[in-house]
Amino acid sequence: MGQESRDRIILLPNEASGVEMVAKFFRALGDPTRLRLLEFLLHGEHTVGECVTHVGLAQGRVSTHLACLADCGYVTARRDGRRTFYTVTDPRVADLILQARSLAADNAAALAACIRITPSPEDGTR
Amino acid sequence: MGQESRDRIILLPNEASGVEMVAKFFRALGDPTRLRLLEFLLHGEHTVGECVTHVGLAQGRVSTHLACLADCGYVTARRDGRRTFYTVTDPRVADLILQARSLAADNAAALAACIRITPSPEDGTR
DNA sequence: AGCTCCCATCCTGATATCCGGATGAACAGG
DNA sequence: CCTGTTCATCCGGATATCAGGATGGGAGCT
Repeated sequence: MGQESRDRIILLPNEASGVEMVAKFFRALGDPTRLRLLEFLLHGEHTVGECVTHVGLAQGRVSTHLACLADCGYVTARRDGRRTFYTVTDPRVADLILQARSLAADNAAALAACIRITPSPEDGTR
Repeated sequence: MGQESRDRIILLPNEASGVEMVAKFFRALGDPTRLRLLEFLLHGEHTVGECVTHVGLAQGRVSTHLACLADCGYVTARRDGRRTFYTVTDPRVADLILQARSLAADNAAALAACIRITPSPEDGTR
């Protein structure tokens, strides 16, 4: 842990597990449904059912997404009777998303065109 | 487009394509290899070969990762003779990663344990 | 020209991840 | 106790994404 940090920019933890963790963190935010759920829950506490209505996916799927967000510590679950209320735990997530959004906006065109890693099946371009 | 924004917190673009874009943005950072490449390139310009040595993966794979990062606007390619130098375009990415890292660190244990969406094949826990 | 080096791209698996639908547990009311 | 409601979890099936290896082009060197 240390100060081998002369003029090196240290972005990531040295341990491989740390890099994995940060990547996992980003991947958790890399799904449109989870992003929308996060935004929705940032407005206040909501039940699973309300979330289902909001995102329009199958109840089971939404439940799993919420559980994932909860497991990762982004949201907190509160049980009340047969309902479960979810809410955002750490408001810093909002800042992060806003920052990412602004960055993404600047690269909008490029981002939309980036299919390097996910080539379309119709790639007859050759 | 509107000011339906009373006290609503607006995190994401209204258009579905916008949400998709932000998610894509996060997914681009959701791979350990790309994160390490990004950090590496933040230290200065490097050739593909140097990147290959640094991350220790197949040359073709690294080239594709770099091309993806370039397509998305995070890094810039500069050709010189037979070598191609890559460097980070927008330093704001560094801030974003640092912020994410700090957030992830706080949820380290939870993050490591989150396997909701990716259950391990050895999930005998039931 | 012939050869070697450096890269970018394509192909073929192996996983990871997402989705809808079915199932079962917990809880509130009649 | 029986029933409807609200969730959480499990089960295939469809894609997305990653990795290594092979291939081919362009650039320098002899």
